[in-house]
Amino acid sequence: MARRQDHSPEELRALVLSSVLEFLQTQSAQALSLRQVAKRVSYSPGTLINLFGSYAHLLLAVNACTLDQISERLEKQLTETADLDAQQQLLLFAHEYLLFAQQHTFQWRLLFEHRLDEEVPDWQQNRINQLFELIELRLTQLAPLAGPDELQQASRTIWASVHGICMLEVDNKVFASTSSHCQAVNGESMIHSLLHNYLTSWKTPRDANMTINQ
Amino acid sequence: MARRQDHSPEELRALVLSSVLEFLQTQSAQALSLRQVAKRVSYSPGTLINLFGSYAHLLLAVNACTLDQISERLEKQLTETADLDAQQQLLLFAHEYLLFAQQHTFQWRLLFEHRLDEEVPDWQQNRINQLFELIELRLTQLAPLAGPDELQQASRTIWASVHGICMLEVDNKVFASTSSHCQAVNGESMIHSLLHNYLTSWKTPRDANMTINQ
DNA sequence: AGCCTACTTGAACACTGTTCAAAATAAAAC
DNA sequence: GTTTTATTTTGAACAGTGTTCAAGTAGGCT
Repeated sequence: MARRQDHSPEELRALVLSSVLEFLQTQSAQALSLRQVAKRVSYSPGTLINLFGSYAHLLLAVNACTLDQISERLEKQLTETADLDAQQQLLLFAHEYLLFAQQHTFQWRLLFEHRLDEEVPDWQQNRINQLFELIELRLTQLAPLAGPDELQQASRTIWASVHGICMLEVDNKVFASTSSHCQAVNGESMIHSLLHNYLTSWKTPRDANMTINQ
Repeated sequence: MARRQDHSPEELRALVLSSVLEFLQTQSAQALSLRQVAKRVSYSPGTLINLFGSYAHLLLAVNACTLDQISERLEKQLTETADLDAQQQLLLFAHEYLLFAQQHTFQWRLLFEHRLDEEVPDWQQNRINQLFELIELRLTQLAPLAGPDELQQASRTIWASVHGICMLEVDNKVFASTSSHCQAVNGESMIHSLLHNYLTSWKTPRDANMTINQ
């Protein structure tokens, strides 16, 4: 058979990705399969395989899409709140990240649970580094005297913590008692608690004991 | 066929679990399968299914085992450092958790990636709550005037953050640049940074602005 | 028109978890 | 000691998975 005329390769690629994203709005990726995706877009499994390389790479393309969405939302969030001070910006930044995880839970989970045996692609590292730089920029405003090592340490620590809080919020598994018993402790309040307390201590004694805060 | 005489049900159960744990020391759970487990212990897949219910429940039993191991190590850690002050105890507590994640990466990952459609079993919630109480106990020593809501908020925030840091450390995927480029920022230093800065702010102004630190 | 290239497809393969009837043996009854 | 019973193990079968590949179809080119 020759190329079908209903979709060009680029169109098919976009069609597949949007179809998978739509599926992930209501169901977990574990419930999906290559054959199901093929059915949803009315193509054969083989066609999808030599378009993406493998089913694993198809899911990787979905993750690339997700990372783009997150990146876009976070950057947009920062430009919209450019008039606020750095700490409030970081708070809203983390809040936006939590919001995405809550609104696209299965899609967000796939981003972290699906891993290839190979190394991480470069474009993914670049996206991540880009986000870290956004954080470090605000941290510089908060503590102008901080060195590059301190900034990197703080940005990584903060974002790993925020990420952990989002996991706990999205995930009613391991810490299920938290979200069920006490409604007072939710993701939003934890992010607030984390950033307030961490930054309060981190930014203040900048010259007194720099070695401790590194 | 009647019951084989080489293993009683309990012995077979233990044999299966230890065999899976041994496998997870070197390979991911994604590379494992029911049929492979059956081969490793020289039983048929059907036998394992009517012993555990399903392959998913077999993995759940592995996770129960993992949670027990973590719980045991953390509690032992606390009793061995009972003479230290609360903050240093929390630091070593988190460090011990990171150590387990590093030493049993695939086993640790399985605990959080494998989820049944059903709700979380009670015994798992109880184990988790037990660990949270250990944290809250130390936080009480750090800030005797803190209320129960503040303690719960702080313990959840701290542990979610520590967990996130461990994920980032174990996981060379999303934040791969961190562990590759700068060796200075590792899991241990992040845990130190997190606990030092968070607790410094959290414990000090207990009566001045309690509403903020909730 | 004929050729060629590129793409699509369904069949086939090796695997997966799960079910279940049949076989096999330990335990119980005589 | 023999027979019956009951239980447990098993392998075959089933529906599903990702992947490969020869066969076949259609469009563009000469």
